[in-house]
Amino acid sequence: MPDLNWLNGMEARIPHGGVRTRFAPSPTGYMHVGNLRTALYTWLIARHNGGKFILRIEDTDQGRLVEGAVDVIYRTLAECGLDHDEGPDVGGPVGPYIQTERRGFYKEYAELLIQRGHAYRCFCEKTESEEDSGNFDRGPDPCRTLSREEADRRAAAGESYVIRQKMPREGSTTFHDAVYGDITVENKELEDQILLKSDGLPTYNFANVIDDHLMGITHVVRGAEYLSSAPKYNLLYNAFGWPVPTYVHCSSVMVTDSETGAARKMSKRHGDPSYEDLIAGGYLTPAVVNYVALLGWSPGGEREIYSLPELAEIFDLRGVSKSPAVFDINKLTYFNAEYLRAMSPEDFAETAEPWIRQAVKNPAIDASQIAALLQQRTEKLTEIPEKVDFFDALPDYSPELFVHKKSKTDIPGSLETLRTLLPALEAAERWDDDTLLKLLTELAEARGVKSAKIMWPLRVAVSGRAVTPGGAVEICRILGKDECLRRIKYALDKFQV
RNA sequence: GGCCCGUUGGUCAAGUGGUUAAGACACCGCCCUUUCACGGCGGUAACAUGGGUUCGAGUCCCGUACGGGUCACCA
Repeated sequence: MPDLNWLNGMEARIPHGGVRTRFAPSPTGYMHVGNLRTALYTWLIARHNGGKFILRIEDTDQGRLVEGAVDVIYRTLAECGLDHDEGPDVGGPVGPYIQTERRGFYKEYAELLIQRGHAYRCFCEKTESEEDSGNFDRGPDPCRTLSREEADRRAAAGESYVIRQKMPREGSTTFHDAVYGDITVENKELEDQILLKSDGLPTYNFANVIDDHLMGITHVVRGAEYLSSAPKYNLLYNAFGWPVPTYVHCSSVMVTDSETGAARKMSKRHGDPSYEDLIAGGYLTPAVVNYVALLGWSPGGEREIYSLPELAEIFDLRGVSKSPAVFDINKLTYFNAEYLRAMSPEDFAETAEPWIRQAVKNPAIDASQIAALLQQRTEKLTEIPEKVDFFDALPDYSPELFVHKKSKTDIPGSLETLRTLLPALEAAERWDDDTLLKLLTELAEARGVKSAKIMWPLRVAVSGRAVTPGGAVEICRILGKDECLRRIKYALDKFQV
């Protein structure tokens, strides 16, 4: 029998007054973009209202525990700046914050529900055929005909059982959602869902109601997949006589299937990107956060770039979209490029250096100088190594690279240019941009040609590439005089007819 | 299949009965230019559909189609 003193004690702990939201992931070891967005919106609601953001771990499925999964959650939230005020690691007034550590609580409340006639013990086992077919006609539940005394007797005898919620068979239930508005469902559509499993742990459907109430959660933010269960939660709140929190259901984040071209929900199984995948893929955390915020939510104006504090300032539930949004890696890439370009040169250099060093091992080459060339031309950090590897070693290249229509260059002409260039460069006393540019433009003037006709062959000779970050002058400067001359001589030796 | 939700360009989206239906990404073109970028300018492209209501409908109502969700001792 439920212990009234204990129940009252639990009620007494519940904070009242301010906004309290919670992110309640199950530890699967994977935070995909949809999860991240839910966490973000939840955090934004709390921060916008000066409220508390709580982390709760929903680990009631013993069969799906993943080693280290909670760490992924902590790390992702922390990196994204979604700090929590209460949680397993920092504690708080309504703990514990891990559901398996609260297992006794749920039992108590389930018993209370039985006592009030809103739930019942169920001893029936599913048959194998039922499990196989997956859809069987529920019909009137035989357990419901069990007398309470009989059920108590079998429970006392140690028979394993589950506790089910007793749904009304008539009438309808209406709930309100901040995004979707009022939704009404016929009660006869509602199943007598399991509240407490035979292992003594609650199902999500029960635990979320108990914990959200006991933790004083004011805004319940979750994915739209829970929309169809919401009437059952309302019935539960009502059965306990508890106030119903504000529901905020968020539509799914979709992704275009690379094979079928159709939109489908993001999933781990299909290898859709998790937060960590995106970071490993060369994306910046604030860019990801900014992009994800706008996936299914609009602040209304034309502006798109917002920092996390700015988002907290302006976040408004009214801008949350009802329809599923398709994750567009192209647009994320654009956001990333914007963030990269907006960095200070020093910050960018620091960020880019490890990526540059993946390709450029030569310590004589100054990575920060390369970074300066890269900043306006980089969309993702991952594309850096392939852009700068020529600084480390001249790649094999075809003399065809010397042919460029716009610069009006061809192979013999380019080699001729390099031949004249060589002694002029050898004679250079200084090796900086101004000197080099002056030298090259004067040479072009002396020969009566456009500077491009000089620049193109030189850049190809020192880089072995048709496309490079920066032009001939910058590349020569970074490479240094000796290496430049060496590469020019190499071109002359190799392609001389 | 039942129930619930949704539907503005390829994508994200503004729009709350009267607009030439914003803006962004992507794409295309031009300019700038020492290649490529950056930047600037311009362009292609949308209210799923049929009925209502209304002087007037992307905006309100109904049907249809399409899409999504859900129907577990998973969350």
